[in-house]
Amino acid sequence: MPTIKDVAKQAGVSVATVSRVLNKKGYVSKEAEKAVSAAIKKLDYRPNAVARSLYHKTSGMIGLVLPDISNPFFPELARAVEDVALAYGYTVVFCNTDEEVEKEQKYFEALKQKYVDGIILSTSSQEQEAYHQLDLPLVALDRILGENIPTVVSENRKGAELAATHLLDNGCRHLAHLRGPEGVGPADERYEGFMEVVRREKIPYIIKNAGFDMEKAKQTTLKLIRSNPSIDGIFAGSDITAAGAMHALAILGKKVPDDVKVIGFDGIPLGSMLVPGLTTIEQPIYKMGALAARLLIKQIEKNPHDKIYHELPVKLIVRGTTEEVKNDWKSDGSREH
Amino acid sequence: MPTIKDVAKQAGVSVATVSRVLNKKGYVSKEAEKAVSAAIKKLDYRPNAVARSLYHKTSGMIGLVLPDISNPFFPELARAVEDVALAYGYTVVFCNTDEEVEKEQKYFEALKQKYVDGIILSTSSQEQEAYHQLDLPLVALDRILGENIPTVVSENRKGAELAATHLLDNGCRHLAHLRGPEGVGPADERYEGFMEVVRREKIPYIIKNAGFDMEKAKQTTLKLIRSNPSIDGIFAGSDITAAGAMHALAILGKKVPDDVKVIGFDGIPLGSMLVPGLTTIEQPIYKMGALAARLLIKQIEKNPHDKIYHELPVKLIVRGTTEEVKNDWKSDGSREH
DNA sequence: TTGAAAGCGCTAACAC
DNA sequence: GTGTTAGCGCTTTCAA
Repeated sequence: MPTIKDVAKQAGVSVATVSRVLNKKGYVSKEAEKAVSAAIKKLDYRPNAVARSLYHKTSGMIGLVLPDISNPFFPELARAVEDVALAYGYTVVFCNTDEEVEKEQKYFEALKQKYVDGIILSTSSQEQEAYHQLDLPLVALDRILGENIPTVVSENRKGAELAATHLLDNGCRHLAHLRGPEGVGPADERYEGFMEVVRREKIPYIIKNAGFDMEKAKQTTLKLIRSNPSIDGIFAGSDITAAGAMHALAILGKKVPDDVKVIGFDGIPLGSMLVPGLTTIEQPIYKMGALAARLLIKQIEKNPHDKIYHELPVKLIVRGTTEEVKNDWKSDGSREH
Repeated sequence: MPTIKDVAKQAGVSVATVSRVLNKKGYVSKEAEKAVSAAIKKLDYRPNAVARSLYHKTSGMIGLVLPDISNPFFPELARAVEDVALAYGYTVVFCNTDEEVEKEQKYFEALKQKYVDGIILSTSSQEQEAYHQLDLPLVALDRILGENIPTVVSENRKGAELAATHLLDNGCRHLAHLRGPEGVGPADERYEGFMEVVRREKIPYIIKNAGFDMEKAKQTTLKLIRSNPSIDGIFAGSDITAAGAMHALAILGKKVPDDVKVIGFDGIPLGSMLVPGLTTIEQPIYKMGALAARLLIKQIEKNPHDKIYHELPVKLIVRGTTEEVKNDWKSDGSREH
């Protein structure tokens, strides 16, 4: 690979001049510029990003730290981050932590040593303190890490209220909530939203912990329905656990939505693939990722942004698990409310 | 952040000595070593990865180039790559190309300029030539890029034969194949495997192009079954398109598996979430990713590896879409054959 | 056993 | 307008 020196020699100028035309900075005569451009083209020269990094202490890379890309909520988020990053000329380093402090810490080290320009965090295994100490531009995505860290989340609580209300509106009189892991922000908020509604409406309810895991949700639902056969509406904390519940209901011979209605949360593609289609609270996943990336890049490039807390709207998507869908008038069989 | 100079000063030695203890290379007296270690600890010093890169022309990063992480086949693959990379001290740069040559090219540039040590490629939008020119350690994953590029794929052809045979074994007499995009290696091979069986067995069949897209598969299946109501077995080119087919069948009032049996390909988690569970040909996705990463790292570290073509075994997973599953004797309702 | 110094490729004062 | 040169932080000859 040719270096800036080669280009300078080829063009008959100094490296400084080459650098100037490369960065469009400082005075360069038309002729010099032409000579340099020609040399660059002739040698097929590209500036060495590492050398630039060393000088500028920036790398054009951002870290994306999330629990596990295999969890279907994250691919779309990751994709959004990457799209925006690419558009702004950044590159994404991809870090799965499984919510393990150790891995997270290891990655933070590695990322800092590589001069990443900032980090998007969808995990929260550590104390707020640890993130502040990073001393890097940060954005919290789908998690709340602390007061002064820019944050992108969706309306988890309101979504849960919508979900519970939707079940009631459709005639359910005995609800269950398969809640996500305790201590994980969105799961807790969904739980609270659900509680708000059942308490206000004085509806009998049961809460079961199902994590965000399909198999666990299935087993939990089997037990739940066997011991509480009168349950006629299930609000699952995620679309994955909703799928688990549906499996359990199928095994028990319960018809969905006739005997039991099911609603999920997230709006991942899975929901539309299930038969019947899964009614769910849709988060604007792509938008969340894209916004997080934009906020991070603004921070990196020192364009101050006004708001630091961004809560994006959720939307009830009605499909077959809560309502008989008679005809196929919209291609994916879903409706927005 | 402290630099090696700070450490040297603190320890009362030269930077060369610090470097020696850092890299455990060359002679260092016990005392010097002790002083340096103490200084490192005291200053909480970590070597600057960028400066090292500049000197060594390596970065400890590998590029992972794939079409779209939103496609559910890729998250697990990506996860595997990342796990192995992390274990060997590498970091993964994450690149979605949508199979667009332009994006691919842009990423190649960026990756080279950053001194990435190698690339794992799950796309193939360009001529073989382009990949050779990269002049970087390369591994092709789920694609075949050329003779002398180490490759990890699964038994696509054999899997397709298994799938078609399974349908016939279960009494199907009129098959359809929803094939994946033409020109995409695995899709073509699955098509060929299917053809092999239907020709050999002289079974009536129909081929329809459904891409790897659920909605398209659904529409295609609607038309397909309406004009060919005698079809009683569908081999979808992927689990996603199988889900689309199941939707279409539900709309048409066809019972699965009684009226029509369905089998997919890939073995992504979706299959076990559908009701009934989706019979499929399972690829060892995680293993494929992990092997690809190991092969790449071996190449990078100049440990020659013997075989360059690796075809991993597929496995028929029987679930509810081809066989009435009466009881729930295995927790996910699946069986391996 | 250790240190001085050159150099990895690039940028930006500073001088001319 | 342009070139010389001193770094950015690290590694590694080469001398001592």
